[in-house]
Formats: sequence, structure tokens, C-alpha cells
Amino acid sequence: MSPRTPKQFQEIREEKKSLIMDVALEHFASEGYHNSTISHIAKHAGISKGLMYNYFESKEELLTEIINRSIAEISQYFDPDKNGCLSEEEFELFIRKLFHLLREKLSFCRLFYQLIVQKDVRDQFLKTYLGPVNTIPELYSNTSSSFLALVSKMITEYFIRKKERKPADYDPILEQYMFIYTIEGFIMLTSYLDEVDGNYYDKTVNRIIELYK
Amino acid sequence: MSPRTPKQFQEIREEKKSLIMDVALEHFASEGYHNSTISHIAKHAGISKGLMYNYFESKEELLTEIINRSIAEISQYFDPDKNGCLSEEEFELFIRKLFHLLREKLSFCRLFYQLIVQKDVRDQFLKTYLGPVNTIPELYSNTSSSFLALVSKMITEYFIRKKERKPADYDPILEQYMFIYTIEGFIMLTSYLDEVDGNYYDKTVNRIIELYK
Amino acid sequence: MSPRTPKQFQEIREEKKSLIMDVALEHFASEGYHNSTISHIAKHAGISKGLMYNYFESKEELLTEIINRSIAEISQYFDPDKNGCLSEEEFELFIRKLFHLLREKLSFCRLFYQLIVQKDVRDQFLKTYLGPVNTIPELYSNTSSSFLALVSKMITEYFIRKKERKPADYDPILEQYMFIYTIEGFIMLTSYLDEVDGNYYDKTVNRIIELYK
Amino acid sequence: MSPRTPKQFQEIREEKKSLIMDVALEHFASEGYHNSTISHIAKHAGISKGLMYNYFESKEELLTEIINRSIAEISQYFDPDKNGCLSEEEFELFIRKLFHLLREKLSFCRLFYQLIVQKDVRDQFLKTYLGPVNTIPELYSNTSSSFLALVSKMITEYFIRKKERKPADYDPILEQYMFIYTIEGFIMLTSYLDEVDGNYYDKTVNRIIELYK
DNA sequence: GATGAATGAGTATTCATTCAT
DNA sequence: CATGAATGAATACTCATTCAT
Repeated sequence: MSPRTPKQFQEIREEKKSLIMDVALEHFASEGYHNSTISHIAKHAGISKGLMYNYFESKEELLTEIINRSIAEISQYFDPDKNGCLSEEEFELFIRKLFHLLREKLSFCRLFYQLIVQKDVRDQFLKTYLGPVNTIPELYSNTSSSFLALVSKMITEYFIRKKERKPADYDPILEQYMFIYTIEGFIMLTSYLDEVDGNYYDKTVNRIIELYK
Repeated sequence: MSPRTPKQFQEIREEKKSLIMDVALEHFASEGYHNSTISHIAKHAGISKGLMYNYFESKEELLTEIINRSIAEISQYFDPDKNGCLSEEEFELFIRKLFHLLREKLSFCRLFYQLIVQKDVRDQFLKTYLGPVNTIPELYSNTSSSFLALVSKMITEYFIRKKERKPADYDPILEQYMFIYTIEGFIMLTSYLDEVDGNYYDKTVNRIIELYK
Repeated sequence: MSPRTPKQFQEIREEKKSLIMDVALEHFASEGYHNSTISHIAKHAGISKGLMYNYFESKEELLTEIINRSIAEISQYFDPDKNGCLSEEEFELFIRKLFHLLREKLSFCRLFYQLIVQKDVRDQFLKTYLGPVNTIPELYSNTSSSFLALVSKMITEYFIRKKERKPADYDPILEQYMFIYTIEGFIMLTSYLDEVDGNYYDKTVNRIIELYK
Repeated sequence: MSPRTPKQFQEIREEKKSLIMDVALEHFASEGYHNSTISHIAKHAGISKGLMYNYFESKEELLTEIINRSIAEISQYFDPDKNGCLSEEEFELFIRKLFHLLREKLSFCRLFYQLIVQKDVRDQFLKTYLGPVNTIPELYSNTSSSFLALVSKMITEYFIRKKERKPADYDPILEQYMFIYTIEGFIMLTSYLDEVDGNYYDKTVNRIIELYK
């Protein structure tokens, strides 16, 4: 057998890292960061505790990398920075994509809530991912870390623009809040109460689009 | 000096217990149950660790008592078991009260989310407080521990009843979901993003009532 | 009512002390010294923790007083210091008394074993109660603290004297050991295995007398 | 340097486990289970507290493993389950072995008494090791955990069988009790009074055999 | 005398992290 | 690279003892 090339080594390494992060995400999401032990994660990933520290400097870094990877995945999924302006069709598509993604990334949603409810983490997290656009260094190659801020801004502008085709008493800020609350509540409850029947899942999406498009 | 009377002891106990619970609630709410240490809580309450165990048998009992106390406060605030049936006025009042209460019990809301995101605690919590009405012994004199289940049931029935005064294609289940999501998202975001401006706080309440009454 | 005389106070005090010691003996005997808490003992004695320290300087002193009282009771029960020499009748009576006492003082027997098995306590205990006769100051008014040493000496002399009415190959030391082992085993097993049927209790006594008188 | 092989790890584990158990046995035997702290045991074993829990899940499991190991050693020493029936020669051999073993396993004897005098532990211990033969799963490969029950049964049967070669008034139950008491007393006193002179040690064995064979 | 609130040192246990092999 | 033994700081909880009232 020919010895592995450095490139192959690199690939193996990345795969292993990815595996560990997958396992860790599941643990962090369901048990919480502090209740997930390196021991358990390592065992479930099929490696030794010691090797974990070959891939990640610390438990905290493991968490950070998981978050960054997830954000990167999500943001490239939406790829919203094409022109920074949502058309009605794009808005509807955005919602549909969001709800579709939700099903596939339940673990990340739960992890997200784990972080949000944790005071110390929350502050750090919000500063990093909801901070002002462009002022924060990129963490992943093609991704602004303030992706969430960007999305938030685009939605705001979408609602403001919508006012033109609405009656005089239409309050875009209020509508945006209502929209965010509904989305937020839906994600939260879907993430934790595994009772959503598929039928109403779709009905809900349509109703939200109907109300807020 | 004459010794303290039993009544004096009782008062001291009640006051100190209450103090500890207040402090612990803040900790549990912001740091999470598992991350809040008895040491820290004791220190912030200005007492020794040992004394904590004079008042509460364990950390878990401390949590339980805090939850029970909060649920009791909230449920007596709503007193929904008068006739078990919401009129339109009562529904509106219920929402207004809920939003009013939210401002005063932010810590409890946060604690609630801390519990929800923690797998082990969630199951226990949901079983106890969302379990079937009437099957769970009362924890506080005038309060069923399944207060939340009762509220939930009343709301469901309210939406079903509403169908009569709505068009044929009105889907009460869907509307109830939408209502719950909105409320939920509002509570969640209000609990954690301390940016809600009072102006829109009221506007939101009115809009929710307008949409779902 | 006339105020209590100092003597009455003293009596009340002694009664209370005695009650506490009774309760504590039961606890120490069944749970062990270290597992018996002052709290529990006080509660079972119907007094407060604080008051315990009015009667006994410390938990250790409480134990010491219990031991001394028990030894005093037992030694006055046997009153062996009349002439220091056991006749055959006295020997039989001694055994019968011992077995009779065993039934009434089970708790003390158990406490005794609790102490014996505890290295630190054992050394102290043995030094005090098996030490050389007359060299240790009396703890209770009419009682030598080396009562056990005295009894031990009397038994030894009894067996040595017995040799005169026995065959030449009779080994008094060996017989004394056998006697002590039998007694010891009987007390130990009776103390802990509550299965001794009364019938064999008496038969055993008679057999021991038959063998070793 | 090449990493340790699994076998090496296994060896390290076994050796260290054994070391810890040896040290812990000494502590449990002389101080008692509850008074022996993990801290002290660890310190005397030359390891950190934390490492204790790499080898034993809890203090209780440490105790259980020590007991099981000792029982296993002892029972294989006697190997009494060959045919379940003691001949006179086997009875004598059994006693001689017992007394020989006693000298080597003093610590275990003391531990045994520690357990007996501790109410909570006693019940558990007796249930496990004196329970009915054959109903308890084997803990060590070739060892019934009710080894003691088996021995007890064999001795009972031995005495009953003996009646045939004895006078009519021979009471096998009484004789068995006397035998047990003597043995018991001998073990107890030998375990705790380190004064037994070797000379009388052998004489005692012979005398017991003479009396009860 | 009498109470129980209050303390603090101690105990079992957990876990991220390091390191020899 | 890989392993898991080893550490140590932290955590929930206990209990003899003190002390203000």
C-alpha cells in the first residue's frame, strides 16, 4: 500500500471532526451543554477521550465550532446576500425553506434554545450573530457571522416596503413583530413538543404566508 | 431575654424561605438549574450553604417549591376554574392579564424555558403540570397542579365554539395553533430580548386580540 | 405554687439526663455512634438540639456517660467485689445472672460491640475498663472502672482453683478460654440474630454451667 | 513511543483495583465502613480521590467488591460444595482450615463484624450471603453467594447425623448451638484481642474438635 | 432553662483536562 | 495517532456545635 498523502490525512481528519461534531450536537441539544460530558461524546463517537483534545482544544471550542458550522450551513442554504432585497416570491420561498430546514435541523434548533436560555452564553451568542453587519470578522470562509442580522434587516425592509400595497393604517413594525412571534413560537414548540401532526404543519406554513406575505 | 415564640420562629422561617426562593429563582432562571450552585445561591442570599438544607431538603425540592409557588401565584391570578368556559370577554381579559403578568414574572418565564430545554426536567415537568386535569393531587390549597392543562383545555374549547360565528372554511384547530404560536413566540422573545418597547407591547396585545378573539 | 427547691431542680435534671441517655443508647446501639445524629436523639427525647448541650458537653461525653452508667449498673448487679472469690454456687449464679441481664441490656451489648469494632474507641475503651484493677480513678461513686478486669481476674482464679477437683491433665487456662469463647459467642449471636428461641436459651445456659462450672 | 496495548491497560487496572481493595479492606475493617473516607483510602493507596471512581462506581460498590472477593477466596478455600455432606474427617479438617484461615484473613473478619453491628448494612449483608441456597445468582464464577448458607446447612446436617452415634439424651440442636457459639466467640476475640498466644491457639482447636467432632 | 436558626468543616461524587506510553 | 489512567477543582449534601433571643 502506498502511504497516505497529506491530503488524504486531511480528509480523514475532517471527516472524524465532522463525526464528533455531529455526535456532540445531538448531546448538547438534548442534554444541554453542561450536562454533556466529553466522556460520553467520545464514547458515542467511537474514540477515546484523549483523542478529542487532538481535534478540539476544549469543550468550549467544540461548541463554538458546532455553532459556526451550523450557522454556515443554514446561511448558505438561504444564501440571502445575493441582492439583499426580498421579493414577495422570495419571502414565501424563505418561509417554506425555513420550515423545511426546521425538520432537518431540529437538533440545532434545540441547541440554539439551550444557548439562548443560558445567560452567559446568550450575551456572547447574540453579540456574535446578531451584531451589526460587516463589523464582525468572518468565521467561515464564505459566511458573514452576522448572517442573522442580515436576515433580520431584510425582513424589516420587506415589511416596510409592503406598506405601499396596504391600507394607510397598516403598521409594518407591528406586522413584522407579529410575524416574528408566530415563526418563533412555531419553531420553539415544534422543537420541543413532538406532537405536530404533518397535516397541520403544512397548513400552518400556508396560513403564515397568507397572513404575512 | 425570653426565648422566641414558635410564632416568631415560624415567621423567620417563612421570610427566609421566601428570600431563598427569590434568589434561587433568579439564579435558576438566568443560569439554569444545573448550572446554579447551592453555594452561589446561598452566598447571594447572604446565608451559609448549610442553612439552605435547613429550609429545603435538596436542590430539587427547592426547585419544586419555586415552581409550585409560581404556578400557585399565576393560577390564582387567573382563577380559571370558576366555570371552565371562556366567554369572548373572558378570553380578551385572559390575554390582557397574561401579558400583564408576563412583565412581572419574567424570571419565572425564563425558568420555565430552562426547564423545557432540559430533557430530563422537561419530561417530569410536563407530566406534572400538563397532565390530565383532576388526576393530580392539589399542591396548593385552591390550585390544581394541572392548571396549565385546564387552561389549555379551555382555550381549545373556546376556539371550537368560535367556529359557529365564523365562515365555513374556518379551521379552529389551525387558528388555535396560530394563536398559541404567536403567544409563545411573544413570551419567549419578550423573556429574552429586553428590547420590547412599551408602545409595541400594547399594540401587539391588541393585534392578537383582534386576530384571535 | 411554691417555687421548686434546688433539690427538685436537680432531680428533674437527672431524670431528663437519664431519658436522653436511654434514647441515645438505643440509637448508638442500633445505628452506631457516628451514624446517630444529635438531632435525631434530641427529637426522640423530646427536646431541642440546643438543650442537649446543656446536659452534655459534647456527643462524645454523652457516649462516655452512657458507658459509665451501664458499667455501673452491671457491676452493681453482680456486686462481685464482696470477697473477690467465686464459689461454685456463685459461679453458676454469675452465669445465670449474666444471661438474664443479657435479655434486659441487649442495647448495651450492641453498643459494646459497636465500640469494640471501632479501632480508636476500642483502644480507649479497653484501656479504661480492662486496665489493671485499682489503678484507674473511679468514675461512678461505688464502682471501680476496671470492673471488667476484676471479673476477669475472678474467673481466672476460679478456673485455677477448679483444677484441684479435676484430673491431672485438666488445663485451667484452656478451659477458661473455652468458657469465655462460648459465653462471648452466645452474647454476640444473641445480640444480633433475633432468632434465639427461648427454649434453647435456657438449655444453653444449663449446658454451659454443666461444662464449665 | 508506542501506545499501551489493551492488555497492558487491563493489567494496570487489575493491579490498581486490587491495591485499592486491599487498602480499603484495612480501613473498613478497622474504622468501619461509614467512618472510612474515600479521601483517606485514596491517600493511603497513593492515588487521587477522583481515580477511585475510575475503578469503583461508588463507595458501596467498593465494599461489595471487597466482600465478594473475600467470600470467593474463602469459599474456594473450603470448596464445600463437592458433595454437600461432611464426614467426621471433613468436619475436623473444616475446623482446622477455618482456624488457619482466620489468621490470614483477620481483616476480613473484622470487616464482617463491622457489617454485622451496622443495622442497615447487616440486613443487606445477611440477606445476600445467608439467604437460601441456590436462589441467588452466582457472583463469582465457581461460587454461590450463599456459600455461608451452604456451610451452615452442612453443619446442621452433620450434627443431626451425629446423633446416631451418641446417647439418647444427645440434643443435636443444642450441641450445634454450643459449637457455633464457641467458634464465634473464638473468632471474635481472636479478631480483636491481639493477645492469643500461639500455644493456646492450637490447644483450643484441638479441644473444640474433641468436644464437637 | 429552651429553642431552632446559623455556621463551617467534612464527605461522596463528577468531570474537563493532562500525560505517559 | 490513540489510549485511558490520573488529577484536582468543583458540587450537593451532612452534622456537631454555637448563639441570639
